[in-house]
Amino acid sequence: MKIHKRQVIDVALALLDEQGLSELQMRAVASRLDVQASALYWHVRNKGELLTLMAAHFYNAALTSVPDGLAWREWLLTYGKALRGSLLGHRDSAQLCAIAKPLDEDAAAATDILTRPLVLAGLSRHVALSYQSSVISLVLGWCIYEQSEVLHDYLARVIGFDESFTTGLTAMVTGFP
Amino acid sequence: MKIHKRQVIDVALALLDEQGLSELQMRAVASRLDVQASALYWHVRNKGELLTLMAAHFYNAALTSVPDGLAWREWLLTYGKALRGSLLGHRDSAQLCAIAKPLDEDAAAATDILTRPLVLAGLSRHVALSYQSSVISLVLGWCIYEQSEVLHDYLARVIGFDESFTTGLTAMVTGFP
DNA sequence: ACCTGAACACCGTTCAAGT
DNA sequence: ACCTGAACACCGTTCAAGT
Repeated sequence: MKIHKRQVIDVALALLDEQGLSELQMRAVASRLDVQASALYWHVRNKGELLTLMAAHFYNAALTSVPDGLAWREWLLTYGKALRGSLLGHRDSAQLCAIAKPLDEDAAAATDILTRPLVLAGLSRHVALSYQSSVISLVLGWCIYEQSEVLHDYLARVIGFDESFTTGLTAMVTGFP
Repeated sequence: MKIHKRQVIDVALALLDEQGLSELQMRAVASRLDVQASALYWHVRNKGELLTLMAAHFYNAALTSVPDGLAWREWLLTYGKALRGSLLGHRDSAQLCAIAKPLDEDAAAATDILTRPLVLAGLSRHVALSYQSSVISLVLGWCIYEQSEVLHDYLARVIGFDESFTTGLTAMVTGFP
């Protein structure tokens, strides 16, 4: 039975949600596709590339969900919340993003797409990339803790995740010069 | 030859710096101590605990380096920079923190130590923990990207790491209500 | 108490061979 | 072009046995 690259990614994402990152094995992905593990290597260079593609999925989902035409502070707020939402939509996604190497496709092109809305809203490329980096970093770091099995329950009790995240993100974005 | 838990951690940290996280294997750590890999399991429950202890080392180094008596905004700024400095002092340290589970010692006690300086500076425990979480998240996320082999060179060219990080951290801390 | 030596289970990856 | 089947190297971990 023929399988496609897209299916490999989708099955891997489903497996991640159900079993977590530690149980995301090539054999497990293959088994869900009724295929041998070695078959995956026709579609994907190695496990690292699969993780990269999965991470790209999280980033893309956030980016495309933000509407056009926002002022840059609004855009950064909306994007930050969207990225957190995208990550929290899957299990262990932030850890995955932390260990996945970014796509080796031209980094310049990637950051170009990422900063375009901000540049259109009037920021210079340099400032846009700088602000964007801070927002993404905050979200990634935050979700790593929020998704941590050990910390989650305790932190959820003493701080409200939603409320505290919004406070931090808002502080940063309104604090930008 | 007898070895001690501290040596295991120190050797692991040295190995991390030289070879990176992917080459941090129990056998490699043991070999440096002229000991069999199985001997490590007398001192450490498993590799996960070793990673946890290494991560705790990074967090502790930052915390103890911040002087007493600062106003809370100053404290957060100093701590944020210190934590980034501590992480950048070792290779792949942010990735390590992202995958290491926190110490299973009482989470309440741990956050207590972390927020004490802020509480002494006049913040409520709730607000202190909330702000602290945002700062730590920003630093962790930031260092993950800064230490990424693939991204580092490109990002270093288009943004200044030091300058952009300071911008983001300062914006957040001054933006806190 | 602390370490050795050998073993086990598991996992990513390769590759010749099939269709 | 795309998959199978078998194999290999490697790694975390266990455990009886030593001292």
